[in-house]
Amino acid sequence: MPKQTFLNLAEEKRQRIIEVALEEFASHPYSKASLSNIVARAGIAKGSMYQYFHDKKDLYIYLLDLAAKEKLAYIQKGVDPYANFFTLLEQIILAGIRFNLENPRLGQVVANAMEYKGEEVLQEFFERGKEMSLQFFEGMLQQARDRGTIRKDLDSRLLAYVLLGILGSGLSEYLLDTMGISRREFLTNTALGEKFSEEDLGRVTSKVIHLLRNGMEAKE
Amino acid sequence: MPKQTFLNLAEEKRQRIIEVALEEFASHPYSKASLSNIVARAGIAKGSMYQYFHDKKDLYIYLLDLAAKEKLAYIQKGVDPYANFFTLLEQIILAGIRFNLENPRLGQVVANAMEYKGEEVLQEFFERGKEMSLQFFEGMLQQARDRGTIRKDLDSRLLAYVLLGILGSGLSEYLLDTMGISRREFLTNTALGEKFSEEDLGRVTSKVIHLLRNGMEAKE
DNA sequence: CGGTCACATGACTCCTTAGTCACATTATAT
DNA sequence: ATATAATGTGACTAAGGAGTCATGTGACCG
Repeated sequence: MPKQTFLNLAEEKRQRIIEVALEEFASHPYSKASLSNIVARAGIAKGSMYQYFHDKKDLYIYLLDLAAKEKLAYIQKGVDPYANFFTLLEQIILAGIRFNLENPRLGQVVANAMEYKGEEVLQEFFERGKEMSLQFFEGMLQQARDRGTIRKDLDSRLLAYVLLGILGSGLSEYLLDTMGISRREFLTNTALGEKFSEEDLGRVTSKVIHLLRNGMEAKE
Repeated sequence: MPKQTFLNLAEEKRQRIIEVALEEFASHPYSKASLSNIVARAGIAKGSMYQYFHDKKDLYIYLLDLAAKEKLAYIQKGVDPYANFFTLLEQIILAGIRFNLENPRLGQVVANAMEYKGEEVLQEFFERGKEMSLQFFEGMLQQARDRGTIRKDLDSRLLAYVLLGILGSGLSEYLLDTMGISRREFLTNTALGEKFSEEDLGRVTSKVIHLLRNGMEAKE
């Protein structure tokens, strides 16, 4: 939790700090992200940072929490929770990648948290977040199974892992790849996400849904 | 490339260094992995390490290369390259997770390399490796498409990303999860992989194949 | 025995990091 | 105007990192 001081800050300043810090954590692994670097780029003193946050971990968790909440809100906004399973899943996937393209830093911070191994300080925290995502998908899958939308013999936990893997960053990576954009460019040049049209995203999403729905096998 | 000195080393000593270094790199992100730590645990002097390798990156790349080659060889050994697509894929998946369970450190080092973002020094190297894996799957997929095993309308590049995501570490994570083993335990206690029977692995693999083949949708 | 070469060593340099603290500045309230 | 509280500051500490180097050890060869 950030200290009260940070919350009292002028909107503009607070936002600047968040921006700069996000950029740092999006483009470096936690242990390599540098507070000295952040304060320099944000134009504030090192000591000030410690008036705002207890320590590096506190700052990071604040940002991660922020990013996760924004992404979640974004997805919920673009989704009809009463739609049938595949429609819902399609909307989730579409909103997920759109969010990542519109908010490269936020998206990257969340994606990193899902994948980073070996950051001992944060292990516990990451696991909680991952478990929450898994359970979300599991719930969705079980409901769809009860309703007969998907096959009964599917292992919903395993599927949740698969979905999370695809959603996590696989898809966004694929998209950047098709456009020949490196992640490095993507994080520094925020406007690059606009290269993707809504049709691009829709097409990719529907391919994924089609795959998940029908599988790969050619049926004669 | 390691220096000649390293290759001249007594087998036993060389192996010990490799073991210790692998453990360090498997359980810490590259930037946090510590040479001082490695040499201390391997019982050699810091200076000696620099008689063996040019620098940290050199050591890491040597290990990653080793791990990747071993995994590849392991998979090739357990696979019939003339089998049909789904059989081949099943064998690859099975061998892949078996390798990860039998060689936790090696498997983890490879998996980390696939996912780590923001390690600027290694970006280029990682991308080469990832691209190779993608192309391997793409080739496989295109061949299957030509033979009519899988549908023509599938995007093989996209599918390659999906497969890589599943293979990469998703499945091994799922397996550890089902047994309630944390990655941390798994990396320190090498024998833990034996908890999984060949049947466990076979069952999970066939579930994945079934999913990829037929999709999730309930067909009446 | 002496000399040469390969390998071993750990104290050392230099750098960067997270985090601190005594002090300066500004805002608020009386 | 004065007092009190809230913010801001950057030089500083301590710890740890990668990488170096002068010196030591031992093996082999003549």
